[in-house]
Amino acid sequence: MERYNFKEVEEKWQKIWDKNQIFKTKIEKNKSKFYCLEMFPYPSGKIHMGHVRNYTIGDVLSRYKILQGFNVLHPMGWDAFGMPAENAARDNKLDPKDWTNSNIQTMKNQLKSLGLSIDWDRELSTCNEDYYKHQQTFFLELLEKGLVYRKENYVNWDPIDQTVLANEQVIDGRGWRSGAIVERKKLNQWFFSISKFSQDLLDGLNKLKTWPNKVKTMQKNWIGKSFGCEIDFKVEGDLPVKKIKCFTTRPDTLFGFSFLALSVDHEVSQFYDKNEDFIKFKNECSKTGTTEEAIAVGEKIGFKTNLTAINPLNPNQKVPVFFANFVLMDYGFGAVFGCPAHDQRDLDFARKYDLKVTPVVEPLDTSGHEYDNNTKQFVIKNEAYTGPGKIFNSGFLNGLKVPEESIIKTIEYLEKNKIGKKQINYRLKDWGVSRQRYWGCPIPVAYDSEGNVTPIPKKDLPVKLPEKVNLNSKGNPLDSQDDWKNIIIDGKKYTRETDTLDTFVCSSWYYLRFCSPKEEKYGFNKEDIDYWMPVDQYIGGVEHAILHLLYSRFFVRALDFENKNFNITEPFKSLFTQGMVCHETYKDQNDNWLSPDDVEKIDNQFFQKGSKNKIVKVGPSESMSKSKKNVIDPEYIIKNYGADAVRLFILSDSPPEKDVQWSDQGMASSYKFIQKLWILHTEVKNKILYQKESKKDENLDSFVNEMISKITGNLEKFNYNVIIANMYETYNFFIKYIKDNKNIINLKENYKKILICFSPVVPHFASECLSEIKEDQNLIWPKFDLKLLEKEEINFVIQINGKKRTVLKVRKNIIKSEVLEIIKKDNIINKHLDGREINKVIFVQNRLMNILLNE
RNA sequence: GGGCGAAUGGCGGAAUUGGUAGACGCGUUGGACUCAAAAUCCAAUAGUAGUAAUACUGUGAGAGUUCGAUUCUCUCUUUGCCCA
Repeated sequence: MERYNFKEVEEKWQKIWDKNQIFKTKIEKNKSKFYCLEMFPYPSGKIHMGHVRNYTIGDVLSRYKILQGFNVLHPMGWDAFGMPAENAARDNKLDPKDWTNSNIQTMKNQLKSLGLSIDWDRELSTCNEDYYKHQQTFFLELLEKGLVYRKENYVNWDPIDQTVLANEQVIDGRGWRSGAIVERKKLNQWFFSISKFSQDLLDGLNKLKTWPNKVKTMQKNWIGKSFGCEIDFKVEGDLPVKKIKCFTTRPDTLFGFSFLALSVDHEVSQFYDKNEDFIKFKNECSKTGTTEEAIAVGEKIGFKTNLTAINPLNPNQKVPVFFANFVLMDYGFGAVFGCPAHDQRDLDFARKYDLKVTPVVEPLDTSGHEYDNNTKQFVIKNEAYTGPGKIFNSGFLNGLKVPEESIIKTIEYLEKNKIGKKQINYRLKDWGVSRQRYWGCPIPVAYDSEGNVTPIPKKDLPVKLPEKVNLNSKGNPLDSQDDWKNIIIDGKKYTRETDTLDTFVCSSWYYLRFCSPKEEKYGFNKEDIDYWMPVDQYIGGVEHAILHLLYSRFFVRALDFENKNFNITEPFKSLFTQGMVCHETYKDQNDNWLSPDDVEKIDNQFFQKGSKNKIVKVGPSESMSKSKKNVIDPEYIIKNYGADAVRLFILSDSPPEKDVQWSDQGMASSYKFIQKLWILHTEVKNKILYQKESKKDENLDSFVNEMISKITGNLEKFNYNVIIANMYETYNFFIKYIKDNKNIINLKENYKKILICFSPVVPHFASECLSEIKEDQNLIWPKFDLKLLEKEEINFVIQINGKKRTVLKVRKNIIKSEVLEIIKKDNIINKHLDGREINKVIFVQNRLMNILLNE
């Protein structure tokens, strides 16, 4: 028998799909649309298994929706700007553009070899001028709307590389490349006013019924709405400062007030800008990173001012005012009041500077807490108490329940006495989009000699990136491009902005561009957007749960702001986050990582290839990464096993939302399964084409009907691993069936249905088989008959005292008395009844009967 | 430290509304084919006892609700992710 030649078949069908433009999409108003989008890849060089998984999941869904008669949009593009290109180009003396484009070419071919149902006519690349020129237009529009602004802000500064680092490039407080201790430095940067939409972005989450709750919770926490109040503290001292405004979520702990802490950038700092000790202190603060974590973990240090603050609830209480490194200007008003008894950070600070610690919240449950031996009062030792309880030590607040009652009552009091007022605060900060990099979208503004901002006129867009720049210069290469930087607008000299946009900006609207990829006048046109948007199913990694998705949700709102572009508010109707692809990790005796290619398994022991004395240390399975060398190259796998087999395997072993373990054996068995399917196919085909038909078999109808219902249900629920199990079940049924049954009328029609059900997973194989039985035209997803799902004969369980004792084969809808008749003659049941009295009988129709005996 | 999730054979994992736990695959064992091996095919495979029929135990641990709990509730353990 002829073996299945996956190489020939897969190439053949990929060519046919390409040539006939099967997946090319147009607006068809009479059809329902389905926009299926996977997160587009960064063109890093080659595709990895994570891509294979992501795009296979999306492809299965797209192909299923096509067969269901939807007009499916399934595009692909490239998130092509970003640092790796700049670094790779610098290291290899290449142009980032060439490097990127050559990677795109490679990866596109690799994706094509997977047989994806992509409309490649809509391909886009964010580093192309015809993409980023629209982005520049958006930037200017947002600038006009007041949603873009410039301000000074702290960045992570690498003093050796003279460059700004992203948070993830700071590892243990040091630059990832240079190893230099990272500093906080102030730079003028561009910001998108995402915080203006905080409440709307929060409210919008409620509409996203088919997003994972996990992601919604993460976004909610990220936006971080908190309810508190602002309080004016009167201050005394030799400075012209009379009051300081603070934000707090715990006004109820005001009686535990022990100090006031200010950010070093607080306006009070102006009175200290000539004080050498303060300058030293400020420098010290700049050595802590900018992340919340760095601030939380780092040592808390302070600088005492000459001011004292007065407790608004207790004018007799006066406490010192400090500058402190853990207070940021971004939060509240850059000033917080310290209550060390009930905030760990404040407690650390108070212990260090020997400040008073007065507990004002008493836990309800006394166990596990410390009490003063003499006064029997609750005391704080080394741990702040942040739990619930009741207020004490607090005058008129005493006895209030924490937190429900105490916060509200305190705010009421403060408002009544005009000391403070209720305020809602969001953790979400404005989105800093400036990057001091070459390989990104240029920000379309310029500065005059006084530093005033002028937008580049829209007719002069795009602002193109200069070519052939020197990437070895320190800092941003664009800074040293004088011929590019200096321009003349309307006869006046200007200097261009040399920062480029964060690549998250590029990925915040690419899903809109896919709707109108060729539109020249604007980033998209209304007719296309109205038809295609929102994305019906978005699929990607959970690592983008916060930033990318939040930025995209913001971008739609920002573009819609004032000039109502959209009929939608949310870009992604449904979201699916797939798990990662993992593999065991290997190390040699010197703790160097080893690739799976360099390891072989002999008698359950791992050795370095070709040497039986070099034992390999096997580590835990972790997500595939180049640094740990535990990667499997998809190209190699596709070449050896074929695209269908890879698609089958990558879906088979785990539910798509969970991590999947790469397994060579699993991969091989998927390959074998396709070979077995082919053998089955040959036999079925011969029966269909060459044998005389005789009778119809209802058992076959019934099996196939049930299988269609199972597969359809599992597709709808993203239970793709169960679909693979369903395919194996189908195979097991058919291989037996074909041996036992010679001539059946309804074989062809049932087999065709099954092949269509298989086709989203193994499209090349299914297409080939369908064409062999001459059934490859006008395919539609098979329907199943609910009535046929109900079987005439059912399994009926008999339990005694809740334990299964026997299973009866009986006709459907049998009634209680009939079952009781039958089991009278049942040996096993009689043995267990043993003449004992029946107390009660529970009868569940078509399922079971539970007989309860008297003890 | 806080929030959210998870825990089922040797392994990955199935299991409408609470109603036959372990589908399907991998691995393992035995057998067929072969001079032999690979490949392929057939059979067995949660544990314990038994030749077997069958019985008892069993979904991280402990309790609870129920005729009946992998599924619902509470407590605990371990673990993952996110935030700090």
